Amino acid sequence: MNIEGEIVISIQSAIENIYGNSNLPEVKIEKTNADFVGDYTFVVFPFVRFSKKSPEITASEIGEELISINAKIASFNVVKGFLNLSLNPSVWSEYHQNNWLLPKTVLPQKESTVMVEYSSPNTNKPLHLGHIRNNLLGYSIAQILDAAGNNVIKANLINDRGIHICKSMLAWQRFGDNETPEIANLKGDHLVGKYYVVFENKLKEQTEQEISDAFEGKFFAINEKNQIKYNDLFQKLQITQDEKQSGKIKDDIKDLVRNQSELMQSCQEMLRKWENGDADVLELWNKMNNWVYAGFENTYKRLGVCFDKYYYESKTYTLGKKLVQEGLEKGVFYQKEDGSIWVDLTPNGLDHKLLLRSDGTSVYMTQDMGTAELKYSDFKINKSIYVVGNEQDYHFNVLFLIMQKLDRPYALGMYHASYGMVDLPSGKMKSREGTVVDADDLLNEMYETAKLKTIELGKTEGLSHDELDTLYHNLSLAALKFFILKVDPKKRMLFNPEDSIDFQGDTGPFIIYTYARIQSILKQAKPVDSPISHLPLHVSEIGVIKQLYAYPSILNAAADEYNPAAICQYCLDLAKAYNRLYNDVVILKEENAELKNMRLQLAQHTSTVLKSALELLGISTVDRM
RNA sequence: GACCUCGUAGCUCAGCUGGAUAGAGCAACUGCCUUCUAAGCAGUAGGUCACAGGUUCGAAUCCUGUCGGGGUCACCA
Repeated sequence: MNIEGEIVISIQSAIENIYGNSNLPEVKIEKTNADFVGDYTFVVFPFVRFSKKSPEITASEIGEELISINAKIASFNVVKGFLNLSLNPSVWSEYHQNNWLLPKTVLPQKESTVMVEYSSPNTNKPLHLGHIRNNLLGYSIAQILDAAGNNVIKANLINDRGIHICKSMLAWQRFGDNETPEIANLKGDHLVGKYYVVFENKLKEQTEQEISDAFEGKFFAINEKNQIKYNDLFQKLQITQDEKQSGKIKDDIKDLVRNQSELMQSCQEMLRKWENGDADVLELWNKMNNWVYAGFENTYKRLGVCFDKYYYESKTYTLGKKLVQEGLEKGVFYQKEDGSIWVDLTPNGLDHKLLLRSDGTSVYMTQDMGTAELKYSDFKINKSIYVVGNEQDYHFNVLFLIMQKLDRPYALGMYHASYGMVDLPSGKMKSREGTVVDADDLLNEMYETAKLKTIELGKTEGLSHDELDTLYHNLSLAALKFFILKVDPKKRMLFNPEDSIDFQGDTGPFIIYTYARIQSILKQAKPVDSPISHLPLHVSEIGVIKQLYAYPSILNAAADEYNPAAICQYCLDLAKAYNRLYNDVVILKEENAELKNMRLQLAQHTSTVLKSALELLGISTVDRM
């Protein structure tokens, strides 16, 4: 039983003892605000109807009773209806002395297997800042769930097929002149990305005239269907007054022109060949994808993320058809005259959703249904977490509902860890406008910044080349990771590449600096185990112990909410508390041996908890900086 | 148009299962290195929690509406 639970029970008994009511609303306590004296606060307003007295008197009466029934509660004060309780300081010193030697905080193991799917890149372009947020969140959520006692499987579902891959392939085939990553001296993912851009540029070049003609009414369709579609769109374009709507129609016309261009037609043809298993196309596809994978692995390694299981869409994209069939037989789906299969989700406040095309091929949803089933049959997972951007909120709502309709045993364990987009000062990142922040570039810049800042401070004497490299690496990643993870995943966030990321204040470097300071002390003296003593504690020592005490419950909450930001906030609170202590008391020069040892224990204790909290964020510490 | 989401200090963000005088960091200003790492500590200044109603003993937090930003409504993924 933790302290909070014990106090809550005491409060319940106190109220029963005094007022004789046993049917009480839930008793809740919270930490006392810094401006008031006390450790925990009980708000009595909801309970005055039992005492039938003023809030002040009620609070005082409960306070008196608490002191007599619970020895851990030393004193209390009442402000309006707030009963502030102060614990006997020995509660804190005992907690610390019982726990300082524990190597790591891990919550009790559960019988629960959780898959966390994250990253899930397309193989036609290198990773960018948006992927970085995804990777950091995914990895951290997996770490947190693991520390909270789950058996965790980290999975990556790679989108390795489709029209976008064919664009890169076609461009390389036509304009690539057999260029390889070695020849170009480029990471494989960047080389493939380069040809994706080449494709888009060529396509633009070749269709520019036709598009502007089409806006003027001149359009020559390659088939009747397109002509009808165009005529319809053009008519609408001429009628509409709304600028936004006309922009939309123009985009549709643009797509129509682009799609019937020679380049796009060839691309479609290539995709058909790929689906039919054409040997040459497959060979090219394999070659270019392998370049990309090598590039991705490199970036993953630098970011410090990894996976236990890879899924590939080329292997899963036809899955799910059986499930659609099953749903049709069960009557939860329906078939239209053209043969396409749909689900009606209007009873759930959603729409009708296509599950299988009229030609019998899969769509995104079909695939995801199949992959969900596959994940379950592979690992018998209890929970399946999808770390995917919030632009897909609707998709996952639908997917989860469908799996429920199919009575899948795992359906209720599916969860979309939805996160917000990363914005630049100029707005959203757009690859077409070249405003994308490349992941590798960003990591390089961060490394250089870390190096620069370190050299400015001039504390690197005696460090070897390798040690410096590790320092810059860990420091730059601490800065980047903390910056990204400290904001609530659900919210969109702003990243300003110009004024880069801070190394001072509420940052990753601040936290690993605190850790390094502690290491510096522990290098000079080691704490020893000792019988529980009741030395008087300094306020800032109590402050640190309270933070240490809070860790397991913070970890639990972070796991429940899939929220690394809660761990970030905790790391800050703990680091701040320790830095304050560092300024307030001496440690190595403390003359009282018992006190000195207790402070060394506290240094050790803080350092262990800080390190294990940072591990949950994927942040590595340094012993010197 | 429908649905979802966000709006807190000049900037970036906490706080949101209702509780006290709304908190950090950055930027600005003031102190603290002959003492364990000043990437630190202490302090000053900065707010109509978008706006308007409502529920409540009590609302940044819950409900409704308005305004503003973003997203989604494909036989794309």
